[in-house]
Formats: sequence, structure tokens, C-alpha cells
Amino acid sequence: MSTIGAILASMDRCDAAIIAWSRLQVVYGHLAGQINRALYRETGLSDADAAVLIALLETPNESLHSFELRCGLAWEKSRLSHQLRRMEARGLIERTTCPEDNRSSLIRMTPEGFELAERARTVLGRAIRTSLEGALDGDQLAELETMLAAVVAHLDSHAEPLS
Amino acid sequence: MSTIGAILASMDRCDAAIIAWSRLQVVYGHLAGQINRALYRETGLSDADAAVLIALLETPNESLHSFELRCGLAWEKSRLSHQLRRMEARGLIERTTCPEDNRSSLIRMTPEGFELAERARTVLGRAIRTSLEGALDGDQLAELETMLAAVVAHLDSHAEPLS
DNA sequence: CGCCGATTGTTGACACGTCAACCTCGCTCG
DNA sequence: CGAGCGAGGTTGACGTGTCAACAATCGGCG
Repeated sequence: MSTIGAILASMDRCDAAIIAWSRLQVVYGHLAGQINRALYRETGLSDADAAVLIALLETPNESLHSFELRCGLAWEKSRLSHQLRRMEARGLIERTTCPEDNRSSLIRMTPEGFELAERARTVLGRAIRTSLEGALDGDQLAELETMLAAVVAHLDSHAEPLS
Repeated sequence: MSTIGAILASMDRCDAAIIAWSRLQVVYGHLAGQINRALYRETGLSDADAAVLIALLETPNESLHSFELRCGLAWEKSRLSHQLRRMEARGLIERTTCPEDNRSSLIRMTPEGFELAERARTVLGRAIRTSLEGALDGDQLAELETMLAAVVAHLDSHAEPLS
């Protein structure tokens, strides 16, 4: 959302990188805003809520160790802890201590959590599709996708350890 | 930062839009993290702090009506209000009521704010350049830039009014 | 067995952004 | 003139994310 780059772009040092970053901030902020607003409007969930619920939805038995969740989402441990505490308080998930390792805990959706997870998956799919297709035409989308795939591969090869 | 798309991308409905969004989230989160961490490490400023200070740095007399600042940054009014309150408390800026319109106020940097603004501009320029150039090669960068320019133009033409 | 380091999670303090409610001021129109 | 509308700004509550400090547990090694 913030637009540092937009301002830097007007500087004398008009670098391609700075202009690109400025525009990326604007575009990303706009798309993320649209998508998250649609999600909140239609499910009452934040993007973080949906990330957790959909991760659980994707597992075979619909439960995960908090540790797996953390790795899958690439979140900091305290972030996940806060998020799970809030979601437990709202009745979306429940935590049970893991028998094999008492440090860890098993995360499972409640029935309401499950229903919201499915709604979130649908809503997000639609919102992402309409937002992106509203902003880019088919060729641009394909171009963006291949470029991003290369960047992701590059980042993965230089992966930094999680804190 | 959040990775909803990464999870959605593994769904049966493997849309180009969803995959692209997933990757965009990963890439954007990574780059933003690098840049903002560098900024904080070397100046103690957040990206929002830097956005305000650099906006002030770019004006001819280094002061702005809060209203101009809000439009330039495309921020919500309460966001700017909170941000300015925090920055005033830290001695980065000062606010004086505007003589022509008592509702508005003039924002000006303190000397410390000015110095940090210049540091922030330097650090951000370098961090953006190294982060982007580390992730994309020159051709990709140019390609990204032209694509984003088209998207930004498209968004501007469908501009929604600020709340 | 017992200790120590590594891993896992929790907590509290803080910064940030959004929403809704509110205040204040300027302006228009009856 | 004055009532009310609208724009600009503030505030408080809340959800969110990060950092640092802490607690609990596991695992290996003497």
C-alpha cells in the first residue's frame, strides 16, 4: 500500500529498479486490497484466517501440527501463535496437545471453521481471478506468470533459513 | 507475506490467475521484507515513516498540508493522522495549524527528521536497487516495468474515489 | 542417569492499519 | 442570518505482525 517508490521515482536518480518497485507497490496494493476486501465482505475472514483454514482444508485428515502449519505458511512462530489463539477464541479451530511431542500441538478445524474454509476457498478463487483478469489481459498474465516463476525459483535456490 | 495463493495453487482449479497471484505474493513479500528490513536497520524508520519524510523532502519548501500529503500517498485519513501523531511524538515532524483553513494543518520536518529523510532516501534507493537486481536480470526488469506501467495506467483510468 | 543445547510455543510490549464515531470548520441555500 | 451538509481531521477499539524474553520439552552425549 505504501508508496515510497512512487516518490522515489520522481527523484533525480531515476533508476529502472526504483520505478519498477514503485509500480509494483501500487499494483500489488491495489490487487491485495480488492481481494482481501472481497474475502472479508463475504466471509468475515482476514487473509491470515483464510490462509490457516485453507491450509487445513488441503491436508488429508484436515489437521496439522502447528509446526507443519508454520513451515507451510512460512510464518514466524509468534505470528502463528497469536493467529491460532485468536482463531481458537473465535471458535474456528481447536488445539490439542500432540501425544508424541508435548511441545507441539495438533490443529483441527471446528465445524464452523470447516464451513468458512470452504466458503473462503471459493470466494478467494473468484476474487483472485476477477481482480487479476480485470487488471491484466491474458498475454500479460502469462508473461507475468513465467517471470514470477523464474524469480521464485531464484529465491528458493538462495533460500534463507526461517527465524 | 501471506501465502493463501500458494495453497490455492495446489487446488484442482489450477487457474493461471491463482498461480500468478500466489507467486506474486511470495515475490512481493520477499522483496518488501528485504527492503524494509534494510531501511529499519540503517535508519530506524518504518516504510510509512520514510514515505512521509520523503514526500516532505520532495516539496519545494519542505512542508505540506496534511491534505496534500494524504492525496500524494493515497492513504486513508485516519492512517495519516495516526502516523503523524506517532512521528510528532518521536520528534520527526511538527504540525502547525493552517492560517487559511483552520481545519487543515501544515506538516514540516524537524532537523532530525530532515536528516533521517535524506538517509532514508539513500538507503531505500540502494536497497530497492540491490533487491530487485538480485531477483531479476535486466531484461526481466524492463519487461516487468513495461507491464506494470500498463497496469498502473489501466488502474488509473478506472480510479475509485478515496474514502 | 543427568545435563545441556536445540527446538517448539507462548507471552507482552509495541507499531501499524482500518473502521466507525465524532468534532470542527467552511460553505451553500432557503 | 442560520441550519444543515460536506470535507478535513482526530480518536478509540480492534485485529494484525514483529521482536525479544521466556518456558517447556526433546534428544544426545558424557
